[in-house]
Amino acid sequence: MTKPPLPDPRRTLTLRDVSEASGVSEMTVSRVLRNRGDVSDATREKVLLAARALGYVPNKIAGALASQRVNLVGVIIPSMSNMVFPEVMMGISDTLEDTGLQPVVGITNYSPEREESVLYEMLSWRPSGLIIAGLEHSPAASAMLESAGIPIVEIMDIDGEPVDSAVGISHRRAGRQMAEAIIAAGYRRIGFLGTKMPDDHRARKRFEGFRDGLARAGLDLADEEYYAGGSALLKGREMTETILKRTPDLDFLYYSNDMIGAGGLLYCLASGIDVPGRLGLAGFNGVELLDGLPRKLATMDACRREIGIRAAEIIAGKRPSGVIGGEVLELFPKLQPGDTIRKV
Amino acid sequence: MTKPPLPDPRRTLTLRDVSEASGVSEMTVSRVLRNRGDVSDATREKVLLAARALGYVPNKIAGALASQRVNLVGVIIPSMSNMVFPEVMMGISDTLEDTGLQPVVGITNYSPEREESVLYEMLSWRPSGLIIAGLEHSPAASAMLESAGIPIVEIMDIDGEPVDSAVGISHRRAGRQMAEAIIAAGYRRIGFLGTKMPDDHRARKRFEGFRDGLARAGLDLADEEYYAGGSALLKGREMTETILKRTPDLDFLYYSNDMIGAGGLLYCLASGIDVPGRLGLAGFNGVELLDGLPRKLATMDACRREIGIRAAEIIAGKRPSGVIGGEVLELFPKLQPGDTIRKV
DNA sequence: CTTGGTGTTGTTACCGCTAACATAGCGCGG
DNA sequence: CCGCGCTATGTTAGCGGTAACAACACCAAG
Repeated sequence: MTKPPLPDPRRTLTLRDVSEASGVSEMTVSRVLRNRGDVSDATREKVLLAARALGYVPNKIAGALASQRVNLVGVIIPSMSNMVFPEVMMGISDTLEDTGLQPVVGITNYSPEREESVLYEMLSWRPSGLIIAGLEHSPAASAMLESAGIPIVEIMDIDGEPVDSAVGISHRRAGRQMAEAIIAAGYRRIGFLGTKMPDDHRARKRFEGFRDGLARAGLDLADEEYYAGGSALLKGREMTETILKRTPDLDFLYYSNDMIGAGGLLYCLASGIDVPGRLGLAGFNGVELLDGLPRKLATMDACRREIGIRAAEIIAGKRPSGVIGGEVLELFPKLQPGDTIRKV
Repeated sequence: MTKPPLPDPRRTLTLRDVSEASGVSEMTVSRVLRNRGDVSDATREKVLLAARALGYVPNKIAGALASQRVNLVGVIIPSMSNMVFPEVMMGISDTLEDTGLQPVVGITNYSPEREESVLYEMLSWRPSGLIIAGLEHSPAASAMLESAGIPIVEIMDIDGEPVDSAVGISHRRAGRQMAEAIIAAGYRRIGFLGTKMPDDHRARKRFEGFRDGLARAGLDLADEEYYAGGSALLKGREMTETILKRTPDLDFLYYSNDMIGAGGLLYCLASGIDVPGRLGLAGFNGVELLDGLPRKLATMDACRREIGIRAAEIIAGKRPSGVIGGEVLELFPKLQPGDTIRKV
């Protein structure tokens, strides 16, 4: 019998401990700690004092179970390794800051299987909302999303059919717009440099839009080069060298992201290639990180931060319109010509 | 009376639903879904079928409350905006992957108050372990950490007294080592460029170690320049220009991080300054991101990924030694001289 | 025909908290 | 002095699972 009277000092505290220490019922302690319901100032004071003295930390697990309310928002994104998703995250957490909601992140590494399992794991915590990158999901994942019974916001992309709400840009259009700008500037022998990632649907759509834009002007890609993994800046250098060696008469290089584009730009500058006269360059994303480059790379801002903000607003029920769900919010990236496309 | 017989079809499912659908008790369903205890193959099959057909997702909140076990690991870091913490995160999540443990991230923005509230929030979910950046915490935060009753790993830094375990490098020593290398290479008029962040204790310790290293050789900093916010690459350019204008005879610039160092390097190259002959440069972190620069910046690898891996191993109880807690694991960054320090 | 495993399934009592309702105390008008 | 309407506090009954133990077949050995 080591149990009965003296409570184990290292056992984690419960409401009952605070209740006993302050001489009121557990319910009253609960009310004080949540600022809910009427409690007299004297009691409140007493309870807070006791709670602080004991170092009591509420158990949200029990609270959530009892109240059927969880202040968690699931965020499922493919990666953290380039700056794009961290920036979305910052938009989300800044917006959620004053709502009492807390983001919980899951990373899929662009794998549909991992997406499925991360999603399952998340839903089992019964979050009060979910933000997930992309519109493409496995059938099982789609089924879970549909029957989750909570607000879902699919972000980054709007070229497709969302389960519930969506916030993003049209990557197809973005690719097409860039193609148009390049053609308008007089470039004709155009090369593409990108990643080998079959599951990066946004990059794929951008690429499709880009080719489509070229096709409308009767053009096609003159050459292509792909990579996977490694330091993007370095890969950009190497790929640029490779593609230019192979097809020396290229007069424009379109990169699937700014980081490899920056590598390419540095290579061209070091090799004394006339940019944008002899060769034009463009990337995608508008990463602020690169503002310090000797020359500003042409790019398109993907509205990352704003996507995060809007998505979080939808989850938090902060959208001005009284819309409940099924809202599709399209953002419009603007072309930033920088110094690497000829002025027309 | 809209309640009694027909169950609301949109209500979220519980064990009971699966139990009724498969004709066994809730307990047996629970056993099947967790692969625990003996269940006959026939029953298992039946239950899994029913669960899948219904699209049942277990409620971990209830499960955690009942079993007093939570498969969550809290991770508290100051920021996501440069690449250092994302890289630590990747080490953590890769290591946790096959342990059934799931990381939950909280961001403090280098604010002790936010750290305190994020920590409180995390602990209220009763995670089974906690990884937190730095050894410096507010008294309240320290108290929470000490009485949390779970394994705690403080990461990045080991210059101080950990609450429980710690994994990191000595930033003081790192700063000193860099100073020694610079002096050994014959530089004497040394400038420092860094951030204005009183709460970035690692940067501060590096700086102190650096000055200490200089002092031992009878030297002191010839000039200093600080910034806050903005694109690091760009700031690096600007600060470098400023400090060189103000103190033209500087022969070495030590940057508190690689990103501003890279900006400085690009500035020097563009201005035709002889690097490393007339002016030497060094940063800190060893960010792979920058491998594509025209010249390799001298730096010190902060072992970010490995810190994440080791910390996660401690939490997961995977450390080879049978140590239970209170382990301090020091990692040793190595100097990468690159191309921006004169060879001796 | 017991007895005693062995393997499978069910029962009961919580886990720590909160919603909803019950109750107690008190000032005040009639 | 009663009863009304307050406000401040307590009581009860779960939330949806799981630990621990009980119960039940079933069969081999004694």
